[in-house]
Amino acid sequence: MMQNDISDKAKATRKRILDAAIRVFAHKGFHDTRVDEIVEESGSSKGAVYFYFPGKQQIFLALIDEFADLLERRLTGAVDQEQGGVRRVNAALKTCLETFGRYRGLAKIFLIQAVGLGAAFEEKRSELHQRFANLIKCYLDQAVAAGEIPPIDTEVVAFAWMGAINEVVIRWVQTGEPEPTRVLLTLRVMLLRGIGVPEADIDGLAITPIEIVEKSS
Amino acid sequence: MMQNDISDKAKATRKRILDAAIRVFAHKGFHDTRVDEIVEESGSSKGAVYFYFPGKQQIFLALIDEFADLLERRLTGAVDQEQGGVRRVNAALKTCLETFGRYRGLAKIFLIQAVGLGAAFEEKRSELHQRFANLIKCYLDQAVAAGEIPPIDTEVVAFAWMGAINEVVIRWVQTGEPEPTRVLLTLRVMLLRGIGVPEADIDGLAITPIEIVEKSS
DNA sequence: ATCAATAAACCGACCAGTCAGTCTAAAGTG
DNA sequence: CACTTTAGACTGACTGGTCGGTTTATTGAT
Repeated sequence: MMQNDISDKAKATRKRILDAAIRVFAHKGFHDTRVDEIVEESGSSKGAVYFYFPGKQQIFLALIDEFADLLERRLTGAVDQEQGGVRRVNAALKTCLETFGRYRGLAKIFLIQAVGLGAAFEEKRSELHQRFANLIKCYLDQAVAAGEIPPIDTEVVAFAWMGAINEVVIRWVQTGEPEPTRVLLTLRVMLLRGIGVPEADIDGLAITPIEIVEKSS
Repeated sequence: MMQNDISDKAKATRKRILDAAIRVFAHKGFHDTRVDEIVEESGSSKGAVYFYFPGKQQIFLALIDEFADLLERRLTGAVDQEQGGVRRVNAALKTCLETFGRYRGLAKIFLIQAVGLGAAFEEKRSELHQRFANLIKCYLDQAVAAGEIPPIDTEVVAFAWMGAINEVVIRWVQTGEPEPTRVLLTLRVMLLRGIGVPEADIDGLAITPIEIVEKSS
């Protein structure tokens, strides 16, 4: 029991540090964030930070990796529950917007603050984009194979879709505009039309508003 | 005459510094670039660098602003020479890919290295994206007004287009894949379909391969 | 001689990371 | 039970290298 208390307290400290890191990194970016700011924001000490993490860079990478995994889990989960290419894309898009909305700080870190940090981070960024593009490509290939849409260069389209979603989400995370529901409606029509989905199939989709529930980690 | 020589030599030095800055910034990003590296790469001296520029940050911003202007000039120029929404979009896309291809270093700086640099740069980035999104939005609005395409949320679409293009170009600048001509073909079909352009109009577009001529500044 | 242009030594603020040590609680010991 | 020992969690003052930027010296053109 005492063992658990200690362990729990330790876990709590670690989490406090990570949560603080999300806040500071999201707001100031990697280079403008001082480790001492994370220390202050977390209410712990520099020693504690370096006790739980090897360094500043690893805290940052930990946040990104964790969020990438979360996003992928949610996406595959949501997609697998639907059937038919069109409905799946719709589900994925909705999940994407919801997840970014729920973890706005992490979204900002993931989409903006993790870019342009030099060679050390560039590889990671490239790998992550590759990973999600591949995810999209797979579903697109399935839709092509199933004859739901005409053949296309799914690789290019996958990257283009990712870019389109990212850009709109970035804009929204930063300015609060345009509202996610509006984004979902416009984006899904545009993306689905773009790959040759018949207008009728698109119109058949439900207009489900997106709920945004903020959460820290 | 000698006056000109001096002036020419001075201009040349300034340009050598900027060219060197492009190479180093593109390769290592803002923070990992040492001013001394630009000095070495340019074959000039630290004194020369601080004689021509107020500081590291201003060199970086100068490069970005210059390139943004160049890109906008080229885009509006190319678009204004065409008529009809579909042909215009095609021209814009082609110009975009050609320009990014011609100035690959600047493209990398513009699309990657200028992101995630903290508050000081974030405003600039946001403003630039806004500016280009607006450019796209205007042309989309024209197409809607002319009845060429059905009404849509042009603001969201404009951002989505920009994101799509950026992402694909980034990928290409970094890996050399996929080839620009392939990108152009896929992207224009996808984007035009996405806003409801009739298939027949899209098929009518010429298949003009993109030539890539590298150039420094 | 004068002054713009250039070279290079130099300065010092800044900050990631270290480390010697404290505190608390559990485990061993007789 | 009393008491020592061990171990894990945590503290915060301190350091040492790194660069942006400055200063000073030198060049060379007119």
